Amino acid sequence: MRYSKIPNETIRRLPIYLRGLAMLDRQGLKSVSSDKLADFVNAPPFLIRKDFSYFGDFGTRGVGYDITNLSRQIKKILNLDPGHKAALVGVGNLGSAVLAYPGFKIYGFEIEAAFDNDDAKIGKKIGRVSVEDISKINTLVKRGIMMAIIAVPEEAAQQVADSLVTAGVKGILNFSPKRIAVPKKVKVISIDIATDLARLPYYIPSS
Amino acid sequence: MRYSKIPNETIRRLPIYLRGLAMLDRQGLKSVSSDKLADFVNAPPFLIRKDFSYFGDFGTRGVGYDITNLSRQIKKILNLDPGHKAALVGVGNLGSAVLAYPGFKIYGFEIEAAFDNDDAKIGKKIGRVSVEDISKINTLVKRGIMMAIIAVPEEAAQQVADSLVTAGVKGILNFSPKRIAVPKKVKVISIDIATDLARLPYYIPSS
DNA sequence: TTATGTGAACTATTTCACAGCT
DNA sequence: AGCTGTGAAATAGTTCACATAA
Repeated sequence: MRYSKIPNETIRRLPIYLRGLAMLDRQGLKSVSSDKLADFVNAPPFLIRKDFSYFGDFGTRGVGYDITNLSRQIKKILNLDPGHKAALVGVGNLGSAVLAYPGFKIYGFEIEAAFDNDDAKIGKKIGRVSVEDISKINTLVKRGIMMAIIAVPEEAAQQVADSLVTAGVKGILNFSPKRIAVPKKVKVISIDIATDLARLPYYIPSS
Repeated sequence: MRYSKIPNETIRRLPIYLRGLAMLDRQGLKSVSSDKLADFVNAPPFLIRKDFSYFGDFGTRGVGYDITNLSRQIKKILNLDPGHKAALVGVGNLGSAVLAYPGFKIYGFEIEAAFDNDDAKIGKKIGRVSVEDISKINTLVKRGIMMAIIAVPEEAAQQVADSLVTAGVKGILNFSPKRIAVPKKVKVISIDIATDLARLPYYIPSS
């Protein structure tokens, strides 16, 4: 670590780089230049190089970056230990989509538990996990699960967040459009598909 | 428009402000101060004021912002005409979640069409829309639909994007983890839930 | 009083250009 | 020759403090 401060934007891009590297790896490549990687991640080459330079010298001048090594380094930076576990709360359409989402694999984590409050869903097996009653959330940390995904209706989001915090969860990915309040030590990342769609018309000429 | 250049970040926040205003409106309030609104949107009061100031004087000193008027102004800025229409491509779990998502309403658009390539789904009515064969995408612009949401598997994303561009769609919200290539005049906003989840461990101490 | 609107200072991030390895 | 790594310059975005208006 050669710089004291790493931009948040750099951290935001690292998973995207990792995804690009996974694609290149699947194509059988061993190493890649920042120019080539740029085509896959929508960031200019010098930004890619700068981003990596915050953490060390990962490349070889005249050659590029070794894909396997670079991937490993990024995973280490992001704290993506193999077998990182996450839980899902809310097994509706969105939750089911999350459970079925193939994109998590390359980041080395698995959704290990799913919760819902609907008796019709509890006990059902979806993919590898069985849906548990939402009251079982307090067993999470005991099971080594520190992250959770909230995919419940807006009205229930805060209550679920409270349960997760009480259970000791340290990070939350929130899909509900409601801002949820948590203690500062808990990190929340929110995604609201509607707010993203809502700025699209701004960029569309006239209409 | 008093400033020549409006920050992209400001545009990104406008839909969030709109959402906060909708909540306050539901609570029956008529006007709101930047301090109060700040509690709802996770942005500091002075940033809220600065953001609005790029577009005009929307508030009243000593009083605050009229909720109805401010909402209307933001919608105008974002080009959210009432009855803005969007199409959905891919009616799997994720697509179904999008169709059922209640959060679009406040932005004044509706999902007016849905497409899939699965015969078992085509013809089915989900909510207000009937699923159409994906080959019907070329009718979109004729029907006044300029925006589309891609919720298909990664492998199909680029092909769907090509069809949408050919059909004349001007904005795309892309849920697949694949970067899609489109002409510059078409705006793409991408959401990959895995990349967001992947940076959560970075912010979680030790573990 | 109260709360907006904003220039100026500050901080963060991106871009450039090129020195330095392999 | 090719491609990384990085200071320095440029740009973008945030924060502050306060003049200004209701």
